[in-house]
Amino acid sequence: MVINMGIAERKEKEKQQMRERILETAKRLFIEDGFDKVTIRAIAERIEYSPATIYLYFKDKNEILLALHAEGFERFYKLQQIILPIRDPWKRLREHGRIYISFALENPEYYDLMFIMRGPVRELKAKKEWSAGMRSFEFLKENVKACMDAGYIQRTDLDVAAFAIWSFTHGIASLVIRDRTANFPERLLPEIIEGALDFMMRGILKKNSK
Amino acid sequence: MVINMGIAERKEKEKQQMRERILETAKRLFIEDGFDKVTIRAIAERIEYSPATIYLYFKDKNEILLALHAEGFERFYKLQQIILPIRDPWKRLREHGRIYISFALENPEYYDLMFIMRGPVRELKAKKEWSAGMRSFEFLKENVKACMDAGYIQRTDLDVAAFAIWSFTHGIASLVIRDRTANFPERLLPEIIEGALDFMMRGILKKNSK
Amino acid sequence: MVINMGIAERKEKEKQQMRERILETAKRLFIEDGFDKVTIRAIAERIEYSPATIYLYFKDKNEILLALHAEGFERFYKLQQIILPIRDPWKRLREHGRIYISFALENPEYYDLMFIMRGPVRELKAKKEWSAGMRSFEFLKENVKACMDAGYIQRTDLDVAAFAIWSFTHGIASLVIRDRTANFPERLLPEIIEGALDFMMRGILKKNSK
Amino acid sequence: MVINMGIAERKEKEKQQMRERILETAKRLFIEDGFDKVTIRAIAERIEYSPATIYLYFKDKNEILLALHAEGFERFYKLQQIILPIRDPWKRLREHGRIYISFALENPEYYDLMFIMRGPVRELKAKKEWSAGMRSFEFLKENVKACMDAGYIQRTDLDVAAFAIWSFTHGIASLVIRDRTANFPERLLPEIIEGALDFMMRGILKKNSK
DNA sequence: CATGAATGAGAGTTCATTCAT
DNA sequence: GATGAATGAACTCTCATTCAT
Repeated sequence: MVINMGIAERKEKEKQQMRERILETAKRLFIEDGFDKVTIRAIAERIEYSPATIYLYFKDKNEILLALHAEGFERFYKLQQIILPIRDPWKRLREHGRIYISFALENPEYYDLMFIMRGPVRELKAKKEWSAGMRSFEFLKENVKACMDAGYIQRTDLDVAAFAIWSFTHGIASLVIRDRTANFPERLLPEIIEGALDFMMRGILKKNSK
Repeated sequence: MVINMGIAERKEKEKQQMRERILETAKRLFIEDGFDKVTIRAIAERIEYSPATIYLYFKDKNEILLALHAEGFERFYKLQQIILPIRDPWKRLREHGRIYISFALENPEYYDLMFIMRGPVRELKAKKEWSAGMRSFEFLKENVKACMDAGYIQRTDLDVAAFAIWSFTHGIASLVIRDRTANFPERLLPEIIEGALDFMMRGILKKNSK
Repeated sequence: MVINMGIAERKEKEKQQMRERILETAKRLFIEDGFDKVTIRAIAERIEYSPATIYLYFKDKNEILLALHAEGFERFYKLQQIILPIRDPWKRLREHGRIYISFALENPEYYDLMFIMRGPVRELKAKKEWSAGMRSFEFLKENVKACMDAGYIQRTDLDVAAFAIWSFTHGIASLVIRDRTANFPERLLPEIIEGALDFMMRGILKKNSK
Repeated sequence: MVINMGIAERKEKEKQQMRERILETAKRLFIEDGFDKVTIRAIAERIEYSPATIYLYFKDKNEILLALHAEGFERFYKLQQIILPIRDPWKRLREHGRIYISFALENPEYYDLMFIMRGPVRELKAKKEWSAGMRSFEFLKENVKACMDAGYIQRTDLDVAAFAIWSFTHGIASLVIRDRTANFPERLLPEIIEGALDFMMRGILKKNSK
């Protein structure tokens, strides 16, 4: 019995590993060649398995996308935690903004899937998996609330303020990711982004604070 | 002669109308079912013509997308002009923001094509048609500059400030269009958007102005 | 009545002219861009009429091909007549060979249609229009017979000898036209052809003649 | 292990057989209905598979044509080797001619593809695959040279003489294959061909030899 | 006489998915 | 557990042809 459990566990672990290999590959294709190139065949080819094998680990293509989606949110959430140690709410919020954008730009494929792409999300809403996104939004709200409590931000409806901030960072991220920044020379882009972030955050800061 | 002219004119008009029906249908499919579902066949089916007929009005699928793209920017640019009469730069800028978002939300298909979609833009960049987008950005910069000159906005790098504002409005628009606002009850959305816009604009306003 | 006849005649002439314009255009397309490019649309475009108009002058595309075919044979036959004045049968035959090849190389599109292409011929056989080809073959036979009678060529079955000669010239023509002469540098081709013709004709010549 | 090898081998063999079925079918369509009718769909229909299946065995349509082409030249070359044992150059050359024509008439699909068809050859030339054809031509030249050395054929430029002979046999083959022999009753055709071959070969033979 | 408008048929090709082995 | 083999459904696009005007 114990032995069987051991075997079962190992099997389970192997299964999990295979799933991850598939996801990893899907993600890479996604990054490198764009969404259209994420075909079952292409994934299969890269991991040197047959297309049919993929279906042993995922019900269909959509499930792969969904899993990627979930994984993306997981990473995103974890990454955000690194701001927790920052005591000062205002500094924490600024860092929150920075980290949001850097996640987006360093993981454009995830970000795209999570916040831009159309396809997979439809069914998510039904399946309430959007809750993953919600959790992050709540996290932001807490941060904003702390800033209000500490007098850094003018008291406003919390949802409104958080949505505004989110919109702003998302705006930057999605313009860059979807390549609408041709106006600027590429090499200047980082400092323009940095500057824009500063510009907005400074604005949010309450007039007479500090 | 006059009669012939009349006929020719009518024919021309009918041709134009057909083009627009096609574009309209493409737009609708686009927003309803996503880019992938914008197929020649689907368009043809909806307007109850054969696929081959489409090709009498457009060279190929890409031309349809390009036409939509161009038309979108045209409308967008024209719409923006209505803020010109507003004298006060600050009020003008606020209105600019409002109008930007309302264009996006009222013409989500166009907006998506213009500022979010990936596909068709690639070739556009090469073809300098992105200049249409540039023109609008320049327009925004002028507006921002006027605000700085009038002391409404802290003097900052113009590109940076304009990019920040654009990012913000684009962020709102694209979150809504790509359906990432499930956190909020749909009926509250308009006032949340309005509130967020206010919140940000108030922020941008120079501390000691007014 | 007389007047009507005049009008009818003129109409007929105009109709004929239009047919020829179409044929001419078809031929040109044929030469310039190859068989595949001979589409009704392409023809129509070049003569600046609508595709539908073509059908007022020809029943269908095949009829155009057939007409071209006939025209080709007509020209071919006429061209061959220029050897008639040559008295000496042997010299006449040699010239026959030369003229055959030069027709082929100077009118490759016709030649191809007449002697190589597959498509249009099927129905020709049924319609006995191949008689045009036959007539030319008979002409060759007469020439060969004269050579035999004059002792230039060993007496053999006339059909056999004529077929052999025809095969030879056709072989050269079709290898060149269908581009199987890559072995030879292009500039040498003319003299190789000339040489081959000489080589074969000299061969045919009866051993002890002259 | 042995068993697996057996299975692998069998699979490989089956795969090869399928490829050959496809090629065979393509060939047949080709000769029966002409090049235009060689469509992926038509092939699929005949072998009672779906069009998509074809693509499991060939990258695209062109690859099928290329494979046929290559196979054709391979067979052709091999077939020609059977004249090698013939010692006497003249007899060898005669046999060469006979074998050329019989290859053409027994494998009209291959012959057409190799020496008549227009389409696929274009790209071949670039890819040097025409070298296969060249090899055969060189083989002929050797044969002709031997005949000259042995005094059977008047000394002439080797290229010229070989080209002449090739043209002749090709002429016969292509007239027959492309169905321009309606002048003759079908049943007499074989002996006419045989006769023509004799007629020409006898001609080539040097006057005072033997 | 001429044609604008339309289309059915059909081409090559790709993909997610299934299923017997 | 893995897969080779197969396919239905789709895609974009082209062409010869028709017909009402």
